[in-house]
Amino acid sequence: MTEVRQFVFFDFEMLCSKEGMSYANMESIRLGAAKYDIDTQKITYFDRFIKPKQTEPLSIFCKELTQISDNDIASADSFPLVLDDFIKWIGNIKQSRFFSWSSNDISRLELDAFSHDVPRSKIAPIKNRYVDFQAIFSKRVSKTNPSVENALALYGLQFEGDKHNPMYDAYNTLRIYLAFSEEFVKTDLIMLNQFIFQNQEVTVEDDINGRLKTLLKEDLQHLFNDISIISNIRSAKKLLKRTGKLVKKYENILLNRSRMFNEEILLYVRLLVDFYHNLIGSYNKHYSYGCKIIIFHEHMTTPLQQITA
DNA sequence: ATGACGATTAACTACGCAGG
DNA sequence: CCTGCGTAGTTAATCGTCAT
Repeated sequence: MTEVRQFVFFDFEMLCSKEGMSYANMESIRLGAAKYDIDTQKITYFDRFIKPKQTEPLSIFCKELTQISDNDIASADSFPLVLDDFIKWIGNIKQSRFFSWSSNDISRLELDAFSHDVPRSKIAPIKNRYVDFQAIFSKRVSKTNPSVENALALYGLQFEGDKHNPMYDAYNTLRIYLAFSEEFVKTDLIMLNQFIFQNQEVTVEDDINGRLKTLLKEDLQHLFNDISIISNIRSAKKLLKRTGKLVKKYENILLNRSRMFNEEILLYVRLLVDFYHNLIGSYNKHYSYGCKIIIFHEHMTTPLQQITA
């Protein structure tokens, strides 16, 4: 495994219209990117218009949204040329990680490469090192998919540069990434407020571990309320679903990025996750045997139930 | 075996929020 | 403006049970 030395954030602007357009026809018209060197922390930029196959003038809607003119793309290079320049600009692909905000952009890259007969091997190295950072961010921090602007706002940051300019979109996505991966306490606080505390915002000054413990106890109590050691397979499935939701709610605590969670809370969440996995195993076993009744072993339930006691 | 009844599932709808 | 995706709430179809 080669070492990762740089992060490449990229974004496409594409054809679009007020009347709507099938995704296949939304050819890319501009590619922007921001490259972050991990060692030097230096950022370099890429911004190129792309001439689409389709020669119709841009829709008013598209011009207003992207601030791109017919002339910009008429005088631009075609997709394969821009892609080549992009790859040249990237430099060492094997030492790069690629990110975009939503999976839209990687699909676009693949689709346009395909329609221009660019060999799969050319974009494969990018795809293999690519992650949808919006998906990561919503799983680990914000719960729902926010816009770039709203994700920045969670960290108290503002969008810099022009919106719908893909170079700036990419740059601002990078800024989210840097905040996400450097500001551990903020990241965990946002996560707590998004996933767990919802309307009653929490700050570092609060007794977070104490409040977590209370909430976790409540949730577990609720979970076990109508569950007995022996129950039918249906209510077991319900339990499975509800437990899964609880796991999603609390699992990011285990990352303990900020180190703000104490051993007790970490243990509780670990027990919850363990219970969930045991539950899945037990459920599948019973289900495959065609059992109508499921019996939970004590070693499965007692550790968690002791918390609520 | 049949039909009534409640429970459970799926399918559909509506909404909000992303993307261009 | 449109599409896409995920969630939540509703409805409709299906299933299981039980009494007849």
